[in-house]
Amino acid sequence: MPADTLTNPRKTPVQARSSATVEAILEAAARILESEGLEGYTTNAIAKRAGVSIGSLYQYFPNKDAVTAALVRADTEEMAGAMEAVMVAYEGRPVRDCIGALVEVAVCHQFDRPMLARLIDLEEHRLGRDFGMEAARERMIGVVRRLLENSRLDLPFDLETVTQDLFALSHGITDAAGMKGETDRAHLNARIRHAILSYLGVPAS
Amino acid sequence: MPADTLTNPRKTPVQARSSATVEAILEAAARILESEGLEGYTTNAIAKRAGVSIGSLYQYFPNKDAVTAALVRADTEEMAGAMEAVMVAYEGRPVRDCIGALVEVAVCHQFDRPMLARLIDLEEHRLGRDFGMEAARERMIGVVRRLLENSRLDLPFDLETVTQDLFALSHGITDAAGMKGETDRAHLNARIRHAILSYLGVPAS
DNA sequence: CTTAAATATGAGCGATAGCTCGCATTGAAA
DNA sequence: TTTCAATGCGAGCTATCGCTCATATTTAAG
Repeated sequence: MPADTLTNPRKTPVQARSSATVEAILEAAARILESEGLEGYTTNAIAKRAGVSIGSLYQYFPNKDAVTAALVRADTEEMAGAMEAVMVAYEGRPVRDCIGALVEVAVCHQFDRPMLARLIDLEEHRLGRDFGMEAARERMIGVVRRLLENSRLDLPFDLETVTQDLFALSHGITDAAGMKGETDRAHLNARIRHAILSYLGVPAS
Repeated sequence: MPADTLTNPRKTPVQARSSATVEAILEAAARILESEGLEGYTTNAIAKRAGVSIGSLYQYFPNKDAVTAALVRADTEEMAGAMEAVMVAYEGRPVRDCIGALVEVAVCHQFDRPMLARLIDLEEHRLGRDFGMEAARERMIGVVRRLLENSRLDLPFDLETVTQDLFALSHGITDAAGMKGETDRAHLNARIRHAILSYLGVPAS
């Protein structure tokens, strides 16, 4: 039995329609997690919502966890990409602004689909991080770490810890707000920006 | 059929041994969530680990969710009680110290059993909050709200929002630290205290 | 057109989950 | 001691889940 059952798909799509199938499966998986939670998250349900037969699902994913792992990877990579794009767009601008933009991206990613974000996070830990996940996560965290490194700020704790805490606290606040059903995204942005900037000791503008 | 299947136990314990049974069931449920996660969290497994038959379990809980709900209630009540005790012990002392003590209690509660805390939180949302849960939660949040009210601090947002954010950010940081396997509780305390105090704008001592 | 690989299908198998129910045991009131 | 409610028991029912496999359809190469 191969070691990583989560990365070796049974078959790799070569034609266009099969790539579409895989796409549809991941999209359906996300939508079910968001709307039904873990209860309704079954392979049969995923296949049905994707408009695909259960057999097709198992041609591209060796098991249910592999679907989830692929979903986690895709989600993290999307996030990492968005954050890297922000840093390119904000090249040379003050830390305050960069952080504001990053927070907006992060909130946007998590706030509209709180249940999905929460369950993805849960599953990520349950599965353990495979190479793809780890790499995407490192890309994402690396963005903030580099920002802090170049900022010449006097950090209250070591760089690695601070980076992790900033992710964790904004994740926590967004999660609570999302699950509580808040709708004012701008207000949420402001609060997280405040939490982060004050943690970092960046003086108010 | 009664409306709240989560609060009406099939039978209420009247003898001593049945109370012990209920206790054992809740304790076993917590231990399984902590060590096995949702995968191993089955009513049969709970009964087995509690040293009780499956039939006994269903004499006191109408269904699986009722067990989980009772566990959530007990957990929140324990937390609320601990925080109230802290505030009694710290009567009249400066806000800094009160917050430090509250953080210690909160971290202590969540840090050693990160998986349990995380899953309890998840289930709490899935079940919706029944009366018992809501009351316990209000007790817990009320402690911090009153502390902030009496502190005469100039809060960056309205009282309710700030209270919620403080819980959320410390929850997020503790969760991340716990799941990552950190062991230095004092360091974690320091970081959360820092995050909270700077969010509140309390000057460094 | 022929042909073989790629892709799609879904009935259904084995395993296991939540939960029931008939019966055994225990405890306390009389 | 008798008696009955309270408590405890666990084999097993039903439903559903993850997943397989035999078969059908589509696509692209020659």
